[in-house]
Amino acid sequence: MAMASGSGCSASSTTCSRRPATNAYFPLLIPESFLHKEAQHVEGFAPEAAVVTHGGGKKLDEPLIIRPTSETIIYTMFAKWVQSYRDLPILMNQWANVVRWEMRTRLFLRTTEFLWQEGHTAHVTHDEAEEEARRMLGVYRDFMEGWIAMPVVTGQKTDSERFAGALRTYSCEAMMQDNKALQAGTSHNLGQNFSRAFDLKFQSESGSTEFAWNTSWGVSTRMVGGMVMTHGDDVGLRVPPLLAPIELVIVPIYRSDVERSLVLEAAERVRHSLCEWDRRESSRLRVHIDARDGMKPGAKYYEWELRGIPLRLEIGPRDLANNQGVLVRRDTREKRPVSLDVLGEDVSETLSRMQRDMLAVALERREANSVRERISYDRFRQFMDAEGGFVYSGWCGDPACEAQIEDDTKATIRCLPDEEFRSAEAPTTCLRCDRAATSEAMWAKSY
RNA sequence: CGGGGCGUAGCGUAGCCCGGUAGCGCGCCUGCUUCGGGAGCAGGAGGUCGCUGGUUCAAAUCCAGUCGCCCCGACCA
Repeated sequence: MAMASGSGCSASSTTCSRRPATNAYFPLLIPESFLHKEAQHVEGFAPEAAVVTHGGGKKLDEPLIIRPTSETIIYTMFAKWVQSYRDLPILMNQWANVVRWEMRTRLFLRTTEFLWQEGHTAHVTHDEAEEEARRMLGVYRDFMEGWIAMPVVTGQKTDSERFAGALRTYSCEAMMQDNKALQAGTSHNLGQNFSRAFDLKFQSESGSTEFAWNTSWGVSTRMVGGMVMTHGDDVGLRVPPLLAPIELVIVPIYRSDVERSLVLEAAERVRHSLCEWDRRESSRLRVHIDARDGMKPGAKYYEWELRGIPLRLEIGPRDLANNQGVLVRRDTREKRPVSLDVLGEDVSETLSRMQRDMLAVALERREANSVRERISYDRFRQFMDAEGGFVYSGWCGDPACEAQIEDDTKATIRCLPDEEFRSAEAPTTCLRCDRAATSEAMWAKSY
């Protein structure tokens, strides 16, 4: 999860010439008054704030909030650091634990404390901030699709789902195997809301005093839950190769002590040659030999499958006689004999193929459970009540209509999808009220 | 905060109605045989039955209180 440092170029980014974000760390405890400076922000986060009221055995003059997010403390500092347009843009990233006292928790998806990455930037113009917010959404998308093999729909949030204090919120929405949507990452154009609240001003090239334009963006350990619920099957986890701590596990098979030493010796040779194999720049294949004694090979197979390790190589006496092993893919459970001589290339290619296949399978499943044709409201209600999925339809833009649909079905507008996800023919009327559609919306039940 | 449910060995549980020797599976230890899809046999270790009080000759079991956890709803990355 190292994509936020800004060192890479997003496939969907518009520029690559920007400075990467600086990694930083800001305090956990935030004076309560900071939170109150931006009206929308405090309204959104006050109900879920964990508050420190006592310290050193005494009641504090001013309570401290355990950060639910760090806009307020970071922009307080930005305001001190920025005087001139020459100080901008300023781009910072931090990994931090945050606390949000939600009424209900859900393992990985909504925990009281969670680890995340949050980025905060300040810019000279609205357009530059907008570009940054969009660019980071693309970086997140690239990571989710390229690494987690979890396809996402990107788009803009409606007012009702917008981040507290933001001008616009964009999100990545993934479909889990129960057809519910998971908001896997967000990026916000904060406009000048926070810069006005925190007096984050600069002198422009022409000499005038201006408020800066901010963005913030984040992804969390929720992505771990996304990976589990995107790829897991009845056998256990399926971890995409790029994320797997072990890419290939060698399971030796033997009876006698003599066989054992022969097989383990061969396994070690294979491991050594695979670790020499340059698969990615400055990265080696991650190989483990499961030499545990007193555990039968079958038991080891089940265990590594449960843990989702992408590839297993079985090596036994019969294989050694032929200078081969049996390679098994976790995703398809396909088994085939492989020559031990040319293993590096084979394993490397197989892992790459698995990474692509896992994304393709997930994408296919998402599309198979998406409705893009015109749908009546009655049929929509049935659909959300039964199998569920993503429904693309017109929306009149009226929040009341959006709220009514949620009341009726529990489904919400996950986003107003970006162009590439929209229907070939733009919907003309609203899903519920038949008024003219002002935009296309993607509806789903969500976590 | 409402509505359900559950606390018994490291983990999962039976027993509770109908009070009387705490049992099973997994895991763990020792030995032998095994080992190409979750090993078999033999022996063994491990329990203040969440906690407090009450009823009783006797409480895991009945009663009261209390603490903790899980699920469903309202809130949300």
